[in-house]
Amino acid sequence: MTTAAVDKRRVILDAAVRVFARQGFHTCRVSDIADEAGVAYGLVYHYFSSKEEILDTLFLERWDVMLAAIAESDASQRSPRDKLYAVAAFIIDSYRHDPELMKVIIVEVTRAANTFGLTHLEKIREAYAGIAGIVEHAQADGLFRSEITPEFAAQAFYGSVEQVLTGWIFDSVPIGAPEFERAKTLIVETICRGLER
Amino acid sequence: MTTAAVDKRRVILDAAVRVFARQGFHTCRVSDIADEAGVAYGLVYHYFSSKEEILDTLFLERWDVMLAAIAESDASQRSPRDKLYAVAAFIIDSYRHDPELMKVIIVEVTRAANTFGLTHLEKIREAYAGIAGIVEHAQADGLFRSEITPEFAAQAFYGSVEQVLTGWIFDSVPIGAPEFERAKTLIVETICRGLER
DNA sequence: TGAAGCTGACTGACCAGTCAATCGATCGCC
DNA sequence: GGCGATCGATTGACTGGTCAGTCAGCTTCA
Repeated sequence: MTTAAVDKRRVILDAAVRVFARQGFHTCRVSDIADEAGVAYGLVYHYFSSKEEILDTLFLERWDVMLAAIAESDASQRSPRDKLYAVAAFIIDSYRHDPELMKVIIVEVTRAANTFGLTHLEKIREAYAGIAGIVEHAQADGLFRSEITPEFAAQAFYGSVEQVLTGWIFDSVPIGAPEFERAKTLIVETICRGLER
Repeated sequence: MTTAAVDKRRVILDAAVRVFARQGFHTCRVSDIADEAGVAYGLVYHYFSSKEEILDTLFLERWDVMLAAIAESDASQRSPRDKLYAVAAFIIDSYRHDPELMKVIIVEVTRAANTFGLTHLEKIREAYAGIAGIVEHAQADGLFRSEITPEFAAQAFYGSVEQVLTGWIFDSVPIGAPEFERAKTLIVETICRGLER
């Protein structure tokens, strides 16, 4: 685990992102990942105990950062609208920075949470809960109306963001910086107008 | 193909819904479907050319009805809000009527459109286009503001609905009639307030 | 010299799809 | 009204291919 030498574990993880994004988790072979990483088949099992553990690792690495971002946003002194903007921006920038990883997380994990263990489900719920928290605080401050439950608002918000990402993922239309910024604004604008008093 | 005799093709399709919902498309075996249907293994291949064709059939059967419902709603003389309410109501009632089928469609098809052929992608896009059409007409009539593109609004709307269904699918909390009605109202209320002038 | 990093051939299980054979309903014909 | 021909429906054992995960051994470096 030297710093100078290439960290093969990392190389395998990065290769797995590309392979999962290209072929899908179920359809790809472990040997595809090894080939993509330029590494012997067995080495994959030196670092990971199963194909699924690779996916788990990729998901958790990113998701935990997102949970922290949501919590940090809620803890800040910004307006609810700005807080939600920060969350949308984080997710959209994650896609912008590494679309393949986000594709894998959305398509293979977030939307297939039943086939895997319940660990992921719990993590995913934490994200909803975090967003719901933002809404709840806004309601307590009288800034959002209270007809709509926080849980519900969180689902609508997260669902909108994920659906927009899904559109980009599947439509294969190249997206530039202005579209990303525009998307952040539009989502927050639409949902917040619906939630604000 | 008598009326009195059981239509085995239908029996197989219905069994497949249960098996796909329970075990997932990738994880289940064709023999599981045959067993669930109380039918010999080979009969599945008498009616369907592959496991995937069964899933395709289930998806298209339902999705085409939905596309018709969206088109019909847009063609009506109702207000944009009522049109969108009708769409949300259709989807939510579909879930209410047959949650297992909707689970399969959402989890295995809608959200995994990359692994399968592009046929499904096209069908799914048709639904967005239909919803976008409703928004577009509303904008043309000056009822919705035009800052938000119809395509974008459609994604936000559909994404919200699907996310709410996903919550029900995975949370395994029993849902009653009032919750279904409430969900329809809340989604439409949230999104339309964001879109209306 | 020894331990961690690394290799890739091998195996055991699994399963989609095939197929040859049987069943049974319907029909034409005497 | 009985008899066999025909053909779709139905059966389930079998095959061929695939692949996750194993393991025995080699390499490298401290």
